[in-house]
Amino acid sequence: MPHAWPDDEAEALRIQDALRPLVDTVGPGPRAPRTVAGVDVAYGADRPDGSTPVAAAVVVLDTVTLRPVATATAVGSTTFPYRPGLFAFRELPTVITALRSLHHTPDLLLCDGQGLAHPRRFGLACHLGVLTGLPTAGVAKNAFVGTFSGLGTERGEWAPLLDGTEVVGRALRTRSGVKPVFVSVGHAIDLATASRHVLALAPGYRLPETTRLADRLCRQVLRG
DNA sequence: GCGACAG
DNA sequence: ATCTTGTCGC
Repeated sequence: MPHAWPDDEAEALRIQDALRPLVDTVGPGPRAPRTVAGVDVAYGADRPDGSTPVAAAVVVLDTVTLRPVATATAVGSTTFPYRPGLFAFRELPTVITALRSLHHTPDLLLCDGQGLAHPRRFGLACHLGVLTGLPTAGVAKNAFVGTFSGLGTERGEWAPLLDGTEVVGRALRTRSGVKPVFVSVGHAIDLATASRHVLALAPGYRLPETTRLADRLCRQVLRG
């Protein structure tokens, strides 16, 4: 029942409304995860029939060595169009397929996109968390909702992402002098803990190693 | 009404 | 997301 994929926008909105109450925004989640997985999707050129080729990748990293210990991929196609706010319905079906073939359960899942920093507080990371039951967090390259101010320039500094008076996430500086990433809770973890893990996973580049490796892998799969 | 809008 | 090499700057 919960694993239904919508055919239209109205149905997608109803599914988000039904699943949103299932999100655990308290956590606290894994304090010292042994493994963290990155999830990403790549798209090919639209086909004549209107569908789009999709490749999903999951890369599990050892948090100490930051080296991959397991990977999983899946290929498929989407007919659901890209709509800000309904992003998950375009990506998750293929992601779920990839996760089913992953014979390793990571302590945390990091998604490319938002969690609670979403107009209806149910971004991609929340959706994936509810469907899998695993702790998840969103790491986005751009803010979707919310604003921040007074963010310091040094690595490790952060500012709350506010939507009105509500804290929906954090702008986190992973590299000094470089645009921050936007972290938000997905499921079964708290914001501070998620942010701490994201920073630790991004010792050298703006994006955490999890998403960098997942990004590289899904693009590679899309070709081969 | 107009523009903005995760990937 | 994707189309895409070299290049300007610290």
